[in-house]
Amino acid sequence: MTSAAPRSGWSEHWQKEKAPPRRQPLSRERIVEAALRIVDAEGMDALSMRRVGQELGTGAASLYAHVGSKEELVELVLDLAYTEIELERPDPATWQEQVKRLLRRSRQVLLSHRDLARAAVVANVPVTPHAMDIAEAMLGMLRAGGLDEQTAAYGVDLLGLYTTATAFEASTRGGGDSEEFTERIRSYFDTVPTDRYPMITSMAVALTRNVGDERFEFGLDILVAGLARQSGTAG
Amino acid sequence: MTSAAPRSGWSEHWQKEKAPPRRQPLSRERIVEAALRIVDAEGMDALSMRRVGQELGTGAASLYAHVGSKEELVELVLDLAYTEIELERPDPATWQEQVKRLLRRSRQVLLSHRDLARAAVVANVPVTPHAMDIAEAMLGMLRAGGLDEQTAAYGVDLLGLYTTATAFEASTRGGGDSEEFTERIRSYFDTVPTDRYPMITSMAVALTRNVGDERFEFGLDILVAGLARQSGTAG
DNA sequence: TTCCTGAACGAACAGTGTTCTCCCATGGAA
DNA sequence: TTCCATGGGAGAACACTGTTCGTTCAGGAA
Repeated sequence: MTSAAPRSGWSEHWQKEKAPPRRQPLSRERIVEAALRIVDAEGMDALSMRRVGQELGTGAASLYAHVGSKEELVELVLDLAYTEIELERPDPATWQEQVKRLLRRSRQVLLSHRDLARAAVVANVPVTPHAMDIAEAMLGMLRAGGLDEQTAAYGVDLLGLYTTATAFEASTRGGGDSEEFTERIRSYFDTVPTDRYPMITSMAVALTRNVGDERFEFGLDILVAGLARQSGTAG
Repeated sequence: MTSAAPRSGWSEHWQKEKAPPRRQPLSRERIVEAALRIVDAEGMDALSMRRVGQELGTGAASLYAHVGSKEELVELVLDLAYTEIELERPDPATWQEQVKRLLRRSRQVLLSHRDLARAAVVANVPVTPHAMDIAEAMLGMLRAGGLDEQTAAYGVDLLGLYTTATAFEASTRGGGDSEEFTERIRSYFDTVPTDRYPMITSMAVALTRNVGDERFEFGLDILVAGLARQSGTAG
């Protein structure tokens, strides 16, 4: 069992068959990247510890040296995605548009990673670094807009909740702007008794309308305007 | 193997040991009630098909004769809970307070069943009868308030999303008004670098303040007022 | 060169939802 | 009364899940 012996041709062959394709050593970063790759390609349901291990040419147990639990891994994946959100420094003159831009971008990033928004719904309190960066920026903007501490605190929570929840909602509706989901709901509403549900049946078209991000913008306007009114900044 | 033989004392005893405590036959209703009982006592994580079977003195497989899948069962459980929400007929004069009452009550019912709100977050489109009753009532109130079809449609979605998402959020924070969660977050924020997160660290108190339903009311006011403004009904 | 720490990892555990398949009691027909 | 078909009840099994245990083994320190 010397160190020279395993370097022979025979040993190289043997070693190649015994533990073959592990080029780089395992690391927290590589694990999180692999996990995000799986979410992108196959969705959150496919994200299992075994699947991540497989992606890295190893087993599930090996991951636990770098990651405490699956819950932690999912949080780290979400934080990695948040990296893609670029932040601007708060500007009192345009804070409302800044806030909207930030939330639109957050939604966009979440939706670009399949149903990753599901993770964001669970992780409602920002504890990972980039999630906290976003909260920090948002708080700055709200304070720049003249909101007092408590209103800004409630506001950042409210806006984050709205964004993640609508992104989750959208991601369950078949990914993109698929009309397949809309059509299924609409045809279901057609089978519903008109006398018991006169509103729903008569408004079926308005209820199932789902044109891109119009719905998101609708709520965004109400929320930002409502927050602005709290500080007397509203026009 | 006649029908008389098994009625002897011996057979009765034997039968009692072989298939003992199944008094009533299994039914959809009994299954859903048992499931809600489990959620109340042990939470959504404890709700498994085997656990429901056990609650009824049988196995998991027997449930599938009455319920298509676990997903459907969860939806039925949620619908059963919605039964507890009493609905008023829309009144144009007080529609804003009506809407708020309805949403407060919805939140209250969700929170009274542990973390049942988790199910409500997933089931964002009302398809079960009582969920549709609620949506119907809400639409009536919004229309009574003078909102046009599209605004009312977006509004009912927005308000439902807000209520279920905040209820879910609250249910993850340790059930009741437990200060244990608040304290954990607050002490975590104390360990965070002040230079990178000046806002978060300086506003830690405001951010972690969680006094009962104050937070919920804050968002509720903004949303209802924002919707009212869309119809020119705002005061 | 020896020792030792810690990563890697196969196997196993206790679960999960769901399906297959058989058993058998019940109800209607003969 | 006898027969048979229908369908609910359930045990076993399948393919998974997250996590832990005990072992192995490679690389750096002494």
